[in-house]
Amino acid sequence: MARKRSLDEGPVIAGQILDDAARLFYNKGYDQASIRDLASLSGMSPSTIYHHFRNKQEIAFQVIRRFMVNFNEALLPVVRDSSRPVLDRLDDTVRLHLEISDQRLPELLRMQSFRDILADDQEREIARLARDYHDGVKDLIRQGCARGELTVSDATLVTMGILDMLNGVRAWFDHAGKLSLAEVVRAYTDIVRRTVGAPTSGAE
Amino acid sequence: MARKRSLDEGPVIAGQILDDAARLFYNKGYDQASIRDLASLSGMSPSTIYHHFRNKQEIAFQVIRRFMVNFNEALLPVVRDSSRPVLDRLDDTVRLHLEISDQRLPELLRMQSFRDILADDQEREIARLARDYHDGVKDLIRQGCARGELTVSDATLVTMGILDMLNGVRAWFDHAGKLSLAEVVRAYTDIVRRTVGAPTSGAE
DNA sequence: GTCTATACGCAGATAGAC
DNA sequence: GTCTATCTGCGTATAGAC
Repeated sequence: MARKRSLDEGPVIAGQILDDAARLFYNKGYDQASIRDLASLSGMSPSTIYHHFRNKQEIAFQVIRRFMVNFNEALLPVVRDSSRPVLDRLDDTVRLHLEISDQRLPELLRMQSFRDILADDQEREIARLARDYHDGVKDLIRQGCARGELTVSDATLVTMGILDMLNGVRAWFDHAGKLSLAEVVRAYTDIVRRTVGAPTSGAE
Repeated sequence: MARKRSLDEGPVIAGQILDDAARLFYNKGYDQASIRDLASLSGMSPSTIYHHFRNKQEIAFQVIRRFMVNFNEALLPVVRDSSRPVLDRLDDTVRLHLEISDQRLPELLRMQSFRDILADDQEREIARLARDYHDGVKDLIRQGCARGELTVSDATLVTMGILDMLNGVRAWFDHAGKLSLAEVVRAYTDIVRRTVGAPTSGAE
């Protein structure tokens, strides 16, 4: 079940520390998670952590950036594949967005408050990665309108609405609950289709 | 422009401290905001803060709870007013939700991470207040379906989608940007109508 | 209800040996 | 690449006078 590691994720040890840090930040929150916590979780001393990372802020930044890069690597090829029908790509976007968010929940939950944590230049880099995805979805919706597959009044606001809706799921979805993720995906696929004026699949 | 104070908000001094705390937590984040910061912002000594509140956690709890109570006081009468058409109430809910979230942004932004901050019983009380609102909106949508005004396949999931969409706005809306809040309200009113299978107002 | 003074602990980060 | 030991500062919270 181990996630495949991209080539640009840096040294193996640093990557392992990032895995541990993601879970630790998820469980305790960034500020409440100390370097000592992370060190004992990773089975090394605090100073070894500092051998691999400049400071605590840098760890948070790399956790977040690594996720964003991987997310875009998975989503952008789908979003931008202009050879496919817009509606198919939109459905796949909904599904992949929800599935990846679910698989990598720890890294994601801390992104909500990264403005408190990161330095300005780090925040800009994260914002740029997020914008690449946002712009991709917005362009997809505009293509759909141009091709007559979709109708929206304001592509920018509809995009924000859809993405906020998808990002919201991870905060309340519970694997131990009554609904499976697949059921949420099915329902949200139809809800998203409605927001862009496309036909829905199921009976109403 | 001072907000009218409800009767159950407690002593005046404590309420002023909560106002300052809300802004401070908004600007620096809960953990990065020290009692010393809050004391100097409120023009008093740290020990005076502790005269009014048991501890820092209690301050965060009261900031959040005060907002939630006020929010529900404003929204629930609208949501539950069964004498009005469902669609009118839904439109008003979208508008009020966005307007109040905008007016009281500092108190809200910290709610995203209150799970890291609050004690279990405090968290339960906040969750109960949130559920009152969620259930109100869900019941509204169900009424709409029963009356034939709306059609949804799963009222629970549509409700979550709508509320996450509305809650997402505060994180990206910028008063200095090109869009006014009124324009966002107009667009989101139509988007929400679409998600519940209701007719939209504008041209498509 | 407000203050001054302070206890106490733990945080991030570093020095320097191996 | 990893360790032990440690520096230094600031955090929450309290004691006790006025």
